[in-house]
Amino acid sequence: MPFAPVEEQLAYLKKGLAELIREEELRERLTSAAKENRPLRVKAGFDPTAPDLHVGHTVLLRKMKHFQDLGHAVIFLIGDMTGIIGDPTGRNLTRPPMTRDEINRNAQTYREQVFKILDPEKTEIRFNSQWLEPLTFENVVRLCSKYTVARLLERDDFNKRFKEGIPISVHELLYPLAQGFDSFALECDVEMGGTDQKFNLLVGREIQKDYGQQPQIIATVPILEGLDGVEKMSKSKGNYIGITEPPKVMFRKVMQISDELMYRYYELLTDLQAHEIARLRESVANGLRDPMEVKMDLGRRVVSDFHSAEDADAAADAFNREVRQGLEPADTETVDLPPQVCTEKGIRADKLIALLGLADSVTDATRKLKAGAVEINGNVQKDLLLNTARGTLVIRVGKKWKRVRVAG
RNA sequence: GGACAGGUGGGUGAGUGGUUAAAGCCAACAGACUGUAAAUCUGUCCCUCCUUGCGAGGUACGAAGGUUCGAAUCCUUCCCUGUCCA
Repeated sequence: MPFAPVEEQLAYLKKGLAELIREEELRERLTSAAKENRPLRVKAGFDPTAPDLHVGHTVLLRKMKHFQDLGHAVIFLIGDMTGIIGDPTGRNLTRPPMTRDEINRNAQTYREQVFKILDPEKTEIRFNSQWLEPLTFENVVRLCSKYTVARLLERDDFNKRFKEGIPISVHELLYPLAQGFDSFALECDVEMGGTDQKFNLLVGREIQKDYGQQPQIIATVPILEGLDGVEKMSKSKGNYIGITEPPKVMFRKVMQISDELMYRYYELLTDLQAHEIARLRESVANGLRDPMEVKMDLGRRVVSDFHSAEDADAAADAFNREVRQGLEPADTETVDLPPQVCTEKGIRADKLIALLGLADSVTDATRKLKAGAVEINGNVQKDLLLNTARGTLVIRVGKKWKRVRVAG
């Protein structure tokens, strides 16, 4: 298939990138690719331990898709070997090695998730254990000899930890080297990642050069802030929107972000052009548009991307009902009254709430009752004992609802 | 191998023998306010039990022992981390 003109491709690819190292090289590479009629090999690596993708990951996936749109080959690399090192960004030093089964399971989950965005026909899924596992100790030593400790310590994470006296284990230093070796093994033309990956990506260039390959071009995408608008989106921080989450949950999470943050989400999670987003911002500032409506539109777009337009509408309706009007959700779960909460004096509301999962523990349930956070059939329930129980109890604790069938 | 400094609740970080289940801050959860949020204010924030009380009991300050009427706080050993010296 013939490629689009180089400048056109370049413009398409550059949009929304945080950084491109180096543009001139990409231009040359695109030119020679067109001449040889071969697609560029574009890699991005993913951690095998976290197969639950969130919308933050999709910023990268969207960009990978753009390469596919232009006819290039995208390699979705699962770092099953580097995964045993763990991401040096955190403090967790070692992770237990994963079994082949777990890795395969996670890989399958990845497939289900990433193909919501990527084109399966144009995506190669690879595992880096394929070439890292057969390396002998000698190979590893040789690989290590190509880089110096001082240069590894230039990396921001390491540098900071080193200065602050937070432990760095030796194997963590191997992470960037291994990742660089991946680029060599896969003969990558381009490697993509978040801006926080810049260091690792650059190491790849050096390694490739040392092994006699043309250094890869590096394209980084901005890191999406989490729901709090401060920290980067991550599952462990709990400030994420998972791409497999139900429409309602997704929608609600979008509505939860600050008005300011929503423009950032528009920028990174939708195909809206920069000038369109600027216009939105302006009309909100002028009072022409209601910020909530604008945010609800964003919610619909996000839900539509991972579910469907119908799901998006339903989620918006549910939001109006449940959050704005505070009504009971249509899909409240109904359960039978657990017998162990019944006493001669009545039903123990505290135990019931804990058992239903509406509170973390019985103690927590007691606190919530006393705080007036519990509503049963529309009335605030402060007493631990519930004596008038008949029919169905509609219980609300904060945002959580549950219906309980009482026998007899 | 040696010297020194450390390891506290989800995160930070106080606390050096007794009103310390452990300050403050952050996060989280609830309530108020908001026709989304944010912001703000208030309360809560280890578990179990009931007679729901400023109740009773059980766990908890790297691990295991010990001293003591009483230990996160003192002692011993061990584990882990950092700094400096080799």
